[in-house]
Amino acid sequence: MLHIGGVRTALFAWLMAKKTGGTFTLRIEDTDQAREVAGATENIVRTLTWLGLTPDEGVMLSADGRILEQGEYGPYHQSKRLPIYRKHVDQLLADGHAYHCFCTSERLDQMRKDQEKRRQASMYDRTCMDLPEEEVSKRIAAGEKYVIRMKVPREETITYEDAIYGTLTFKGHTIDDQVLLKSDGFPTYHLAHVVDDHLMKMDMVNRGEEWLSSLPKHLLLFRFFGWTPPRYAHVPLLLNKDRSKLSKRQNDVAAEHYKEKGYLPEAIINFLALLGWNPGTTQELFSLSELIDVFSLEHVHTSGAVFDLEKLDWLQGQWMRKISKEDFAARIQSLVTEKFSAAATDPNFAERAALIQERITFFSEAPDMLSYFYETPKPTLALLANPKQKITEADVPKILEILKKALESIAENDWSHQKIVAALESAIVMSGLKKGQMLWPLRAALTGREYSPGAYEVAALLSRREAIDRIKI
RNA sequence: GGCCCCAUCGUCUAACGGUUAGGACAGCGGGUUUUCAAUCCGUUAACCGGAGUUCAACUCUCCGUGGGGCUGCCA
Repeated sequence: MLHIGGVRTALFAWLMAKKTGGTFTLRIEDTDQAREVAGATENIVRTLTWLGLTPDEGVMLSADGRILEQGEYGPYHQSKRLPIYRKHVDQLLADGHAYHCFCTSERLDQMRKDQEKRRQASMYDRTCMDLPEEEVSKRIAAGEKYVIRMKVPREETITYEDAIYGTLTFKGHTIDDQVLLKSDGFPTYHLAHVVDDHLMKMDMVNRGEEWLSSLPKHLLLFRFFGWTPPRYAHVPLLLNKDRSKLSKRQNDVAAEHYKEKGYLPEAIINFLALLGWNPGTTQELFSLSELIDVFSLEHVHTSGAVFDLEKLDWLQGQWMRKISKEDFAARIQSLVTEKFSAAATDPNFAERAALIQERITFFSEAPDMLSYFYETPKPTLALLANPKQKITEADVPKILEILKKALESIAENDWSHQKIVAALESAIVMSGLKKGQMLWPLRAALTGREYSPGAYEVAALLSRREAIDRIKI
């Protein structure tokens, strides 16, 4: 599953890559065997691609829609890079920057409990740091499980200039001896990130703010290896309504669900871009390519942003209306056809579709919104008589009679929006009734609905015969 | 508990020492209109608190307070 917060981070990273002529790489960080989910990679790649955030390197979709790896620094699944991590961790060991740790999780748990009791910071107590080499080899040979931890220099202060947060300072003695290699031979994120980003020549890393506190560990690792660290840009968190980190519990965080609900990629991208970033102008609508031009890390906030869907819905409407008439019709035709087969060969489909475009929020609403073009509505007398329009039920038969006459006065060949308007307007004048008193019943009779596109428009897109037939109760 | 980060309308945000604190979404009111939608206009609503620096602080500094993140052989 691709987390919506992950999409936001990916968007910023993608934009930075495009802006600077760089490469956007998709690497799969599958180093936790316990959390492996079948199909996750495919879902991530497909969702990103659907949003337009296509990777330039790493895991991506081929022209025929298959998942493949491309790029000269592969493999791009961390689970396939185990020997690489092993080799690098051995170097750290040799250089005295790391050590074997045989502590069991039970002992570690106890240690943390004790530390908590004493109100101390929870950190590894370095029991295994200075084990003699012979003992280490003996215990390994005996098959004892171990992890490898980094040896943090505790006397120094680490400072870094984050591209978004600015100057950050960490005191060495507060940094834990992080596990780098787990007992199953897999690396932790920390080791894998440093090794891979160096080997894959990453010069810019965009990631969530939750990584800020492990930044000094990464900086230290780059130094241990003698490498130059990338430029880090930590992105502020997306928040629940109660301002805690965006979670499944309080929000729908699966990006694919937004696709399933019918949101346009344009709307999602636009919405996400505006969370934690601003253009410095009052412009609100941005396409992905416009974002490439105007996006800049200087305009990214440092505080978290509440994930509030109200604006997404507004953006959805805006982007729905931006679709060209032709595209809009093309995109809903199959949907409508599923419910009304006649829509497949409907010569008026494009015009009918145009009627609902500015009223629709999701494509999925289209079949229902166009139903009266494909099946005869069954309006009730109560619907035709609208108190707001000052029409009583007793008025209805008389009004329908006038409407029918007016429509019948139009010749078959003349059946058009313009002629319908002309015929009805004069009928309205002649009758002495108000516009609404005539047009509400007309529209209701034609559509069977409380609300719909206008009476004239609907009538014009119905045949003369059909329209006249519907003027009854 | 420890470390780190953050703090402007309900929400997303502008302001980079001098503004009647601006915009957007939502809300409310109205115009347009045959309904709904769309659209247009108007409107309610915010600088967390306290010191300090300065002629002048939303803006700079410090201290509070509040919120968040991390504190895993998760990422």
